[in-house]
Amino acid sequence: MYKEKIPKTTIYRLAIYLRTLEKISREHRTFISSQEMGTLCGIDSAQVRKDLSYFGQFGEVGRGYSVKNLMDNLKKILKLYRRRWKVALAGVGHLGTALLSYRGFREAGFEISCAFDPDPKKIGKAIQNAKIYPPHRIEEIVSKEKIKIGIIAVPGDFAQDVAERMVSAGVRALLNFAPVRLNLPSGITVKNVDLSTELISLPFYLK
Amino acid sequence: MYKEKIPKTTIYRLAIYLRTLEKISREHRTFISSQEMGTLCGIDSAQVRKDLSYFGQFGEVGRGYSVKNLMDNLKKILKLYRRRWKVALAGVGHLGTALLSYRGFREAGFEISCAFDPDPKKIGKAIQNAKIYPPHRIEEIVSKEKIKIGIIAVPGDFAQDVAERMVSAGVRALLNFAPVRLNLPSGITVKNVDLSTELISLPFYLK
DNA sequence: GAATGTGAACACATTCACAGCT
DNA sequence: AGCTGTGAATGTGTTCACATTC
Repeated sequence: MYKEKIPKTTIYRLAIYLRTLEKISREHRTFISSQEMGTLCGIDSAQVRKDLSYFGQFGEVGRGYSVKNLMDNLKKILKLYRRRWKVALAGVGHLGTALLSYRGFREAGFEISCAFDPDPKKIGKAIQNAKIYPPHRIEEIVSKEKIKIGIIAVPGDFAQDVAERMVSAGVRALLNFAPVRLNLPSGITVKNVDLSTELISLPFYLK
Repeated sequence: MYKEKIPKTTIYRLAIYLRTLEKISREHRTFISSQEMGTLCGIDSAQVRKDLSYFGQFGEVGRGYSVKNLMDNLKKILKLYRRRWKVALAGVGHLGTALLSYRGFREAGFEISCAFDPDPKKIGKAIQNAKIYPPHRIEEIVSKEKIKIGIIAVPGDFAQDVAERMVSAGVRALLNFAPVRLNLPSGITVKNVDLSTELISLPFYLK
C-alpha cells in the first residue's frame, strides 16, 4: 500500500497527533510546527516529521503544518475521514459498561452499536446506542450489521470463544481487554490492553 | 542495579510469564520449558530465555524451569514477593468503578485502598476496600497511607492537577487512563493506557 | 530566518545458532 | 537427547544533522 514499511508505533502516534490537532483547532490556531506538536505530545520533533513523511509531504517549509489540512490527511490515513465505524462489544460488566459510556470513542468516530452478555437482566436493554443481546446471537447480529471491529471485555475463560465467533461473523480487528492471548487466523488484527500487566510492571521502576 | 540494561518490553513480558506460571501451577505442573512458555504466551522461546537471563540463571539445563522457583524469582524481580502494594485511585466514574472491582489487581498483589471523586453522592461510601474521599484530601490521605502508586481515571482536564497532587504526596508511579500527556518531574514513572488511541489505530490495519 | 523532509548514524530489541551442561 | 544461556547477527525504530525551500 505505502512504499516504505510503516512502524506500528507510528500509527499509534498519528492518533495522538490527531487528538492534539483537534485541541489546537478548537483554539482557532491554523498552523503548527513539528517542534510544537512534539512538545505537546511529548514526542521528539524529528519523530513527528518522520512519522508524517511516511505518508506524504503535508508541511510548508518555513511555516509548519496547516492544522486543518493535516487533520484531514491524518483522518484519511487512519480511515476516519467522513466515516464512522460500528463496533461490537462482548461483555457488559463493569468494564464493558465503562466502554459503552466512554465519550472518547464517539468523538473519534466509533459507535458501539451492539453488545453481548449472558445476563438475562441485561439482555434486551440498551446502553447508549447499543442494544444488548445474548452471546449466541453474536454471529447473526455482527454479520447482519457488517461489523468489522470488536471489543472483548469478557472474563478470560470466555475470550477465545467470543473472539472466534466475532471473527467468523466478519470482524477483522479486535481490542482485547481479557488477560489471555487470543489465537486467531493471521490477517486478524488484535490489540491487547492488559490492565493488570500494566499495573504489575510499575513497582519494578520504583526507588 | 542490574549489570546490563533491561529492555522495558522485558519487564512487561515478565508479568505475562508470571500469569502463565500461576495458571500452570494451578494445574500442578512443576516444570516448564522456554519452548512451552513461549507457545502459551505467544512469544519466541529465545526471547523467553533472554528475558530471564537478564536477571540470573533460573533454568535447569535439559529440564527447563521449576514453576515454583521461577514464580518466586519473577515476583522478587517485579517487587511483588510477599508484599502487597496499596494504590490510590482518582476518579470513580464508570472506568474507576470498573477498576475498583477488577479482580486481576487483587490477584496480582495490588489493593486500591483509597479513591477520590468530587461527587457528594459518592464521598464517604466505600467500594471494595476503598473509601471514597473528596479530591482536596488527596495529599492528606495519600501521604498518611504512604501510597507510592496511583491510578488516574478522571477526565482529561483534571488529570494534570490530580497527578501533581498525588506526586507531591509521595506517589512515584502512575497508571494514566486520561487521554493527555502528564507533565511530571523525571523519576516519576507514568504508564499511559489510552483507550481511544488504541481503538483509533485499528481501522488502519483493515482490508 | 524558520521549518520541512530525509539519508545516515545510532540505539534498542529480537532472533539465530550453537557450545555446553545434565 | 533435551534444553538452557548467550554472543553474534539481524531487524526495527529513533535521532541527528543538514540540504533545501519559502
